[in-house]
Order: sequence, then structure tokens, then C-alpha cells
Amino acid sequence: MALTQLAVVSTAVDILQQFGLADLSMRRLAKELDVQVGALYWHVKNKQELLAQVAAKLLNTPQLSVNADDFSTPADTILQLSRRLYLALLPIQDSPEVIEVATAMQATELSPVLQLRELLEASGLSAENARHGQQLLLNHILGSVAFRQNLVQLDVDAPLADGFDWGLQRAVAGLVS
Amino acid sequence: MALTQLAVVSTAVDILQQFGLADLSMRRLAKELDVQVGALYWHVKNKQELLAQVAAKLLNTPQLSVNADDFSTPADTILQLSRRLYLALLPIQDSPEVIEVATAMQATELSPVLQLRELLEASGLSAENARHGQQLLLNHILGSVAFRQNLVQLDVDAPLADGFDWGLQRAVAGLVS
DNA sequence: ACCTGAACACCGTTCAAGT
DNA sequence: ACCTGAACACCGTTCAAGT
Repeated sequence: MALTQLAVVSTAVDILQQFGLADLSMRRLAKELDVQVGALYWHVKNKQELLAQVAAKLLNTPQLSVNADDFSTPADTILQLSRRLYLALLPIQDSPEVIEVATAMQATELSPVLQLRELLEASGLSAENARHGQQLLLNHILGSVAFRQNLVQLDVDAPLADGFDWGLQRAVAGLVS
Repeated sequence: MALTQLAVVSTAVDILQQFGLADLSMRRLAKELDVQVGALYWHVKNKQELLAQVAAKLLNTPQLSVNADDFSTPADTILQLSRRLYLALLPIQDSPEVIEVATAMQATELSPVLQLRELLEASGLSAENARHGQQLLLNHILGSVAFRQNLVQLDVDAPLADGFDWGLQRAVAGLVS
């Protein structure tokens, strides 16, 4: 396999899924690709940019989009998209950190996050308030995933009712009403 | 100054405030205290525990508590406490990460976070739902602080209306109503 | 009891030099 | 154009040995 940017990012995703962010080092990545560390820097600018591309690969998938026509109300569509995001990120170790790096750099577009804002605007919010609502929902999704993943790490047996969905419903109720 | 646990934690807080989490390494901390790295491990178990104590020192201050009697409604009291937390954490570089470590270990009690739950319960929520509401608000506070701090880092001039307060109001409205 | 010295096993990033 | 080899300046943690 030729060492391309795609190969670097894909292997990074693999390491993240299997071992978590702590094991996703440039050196470990190089080893996995049978290449010297410096070689990676020909294909990615630095680790931050790599993580942003990893985040994009995780989120920019058709699995993570909703069709507004499939739901009765805009609020329902927002709920469904939020739940899909939560459930998609939950099994990926340290995914919240990775997504935060990507949104912080705003170098890459994360389409489900964009869709969240569009749905809020479609439900009657101003462009500005839709942005703020997007922030509230994203904060809750990422924060809840991080909290849940920390519980697993501490061997606390995770209850099904982890409060994400209840909080989500109250937040959406507060946003569109 | 004798090397005590208090001295170690206090110096850690200083480094965090002045230079951020990236500079708060055990080695840097040892240098600041004119001591070898290994000496620190006599006073703190590891870096995680140190960060938890740093978080406690940051949050367990009388500045960050509210008197419910000072406000007309429970919702107002919750809003005020949330705003105080946000404003207190904002000037401290990378404070959300530090608080997250502390809450993840749940080794130390962070009193403003506890008070948030108490206020939610006082406003009529069940014990369980108060916990979930606490989670929603904490997610929004920490997420908004992290987002704002990332903007500063990228030299984007921060607008006064950063959306924290609007999102907070909608969340609280959704929670207690 | 408390600290030093030194090691172990790592990091991200850069860059001359090779092909 | 793409990669190697090697360096630079760091990490957290442990532990025999000193006082």
C-alpha cells in the first residue's frame, strides 16, 4: 500500500477505534504503516490537522444524516439526528476530544453538525440563535459521550438510562417552542 | 517553603493560570519548586490526582456559591450560578479539561457543581432528573468555555454575544417549567 | 519520612541527506 | 517528489540509594 494521505488518515482512524487516542501517536502510526515518523509529515501538516481529518472521516458518513421528511416535526428530526450522533460517537474511544479539535480548527466541515444548525433554523430560529442552539446540543452530545466513556473506564456498570436522552429532550424543548 | 501537598497543588494552579495545561507538566512543576521530579510523587499519587485537586482549588471557593434567598425564582438562582461558573472558568486556560478530569475521577467534590444539582431538585425535579439536568448544564458551561478559549487561541476576535447565555436560558427553560 | 539521581519507555516536530 | 536517519526538546512514572 502506497503511503498516501488517505492511508495515513485511515490507519489513524483504525488505531483510534481499536486503542483510543492515547495510542494514536505519530510514532505508533508510522510503525503501523512501516515507515519512519518523518515520512508522515510529508502527507499531513501536523497532528492537529490529522485529527481534524479523522473527525471528518468519522462524521461525514451517510449513516449520520436524517431526512426531515421522515419525521412529523422539526423537533423530532433534531432529536433523531442528535441521538444518531451520540450513538455513533459512543463506541469510539475519546471521540469527543477528536471532534473538539476539529471544530476548534474549523478547518473541516462536519456535515451532521451543520445539519443540526440547518434544522434549528428550519424550525424557526434566527441564523444567530440557530448557531447558539447548535452549540448547546453539541455541548450536550460530546459532554455526555465523554462522561459515559469515563464510566466504562472506571468499571462502573453503565445504566441504560444515562440521562443523555432526558437532557436532550429538555434542551430541544427549550430551543423550539 | 517546605514541599507539602499544598505547595505542590498551589504551584500547579499558578502554572495553569499563567501558562495553561500544556505547560503544567510534572517536570515543569518540579523545576518551579526547585526539586527533582520524583519528589512530587511523594506528595501526589499521579498527575490525574493532582489535576483533580487543582480543579477543587479552582471551584471550591465562596465566590462560586449563590444564596437562593437572593433570587426570586429557583430558575434565576440556577442561571446565576451557571453564569458565575462560566465567568470563573473562562480566564483560566484549559479549565474545562481540568474540571472534566476531576469529575471523571469523582474523587473530589466540586461544590458549585453539587449546588447546581441541589437547586434543580429544589425547583421540583426528581433526584434522578436533577442529576441529568446538572449534566446538561455542566456540559453547556464547559463546552462553551472550551469553545470560547479556542477562539482566543485562533485570534478570532470574540464577540460579546458568544451564545452561552442564550443557550443557558433555553436549557434552564426546558428544565424547569 | 522525604528527596536525589538516574533510568525506562515514551512524545511531536524538523531537516539534512539520500533515492 | 517522497522517504530515511537522526537529532532536539520534551513527556509521566518508578525506584534504588542516600539523608
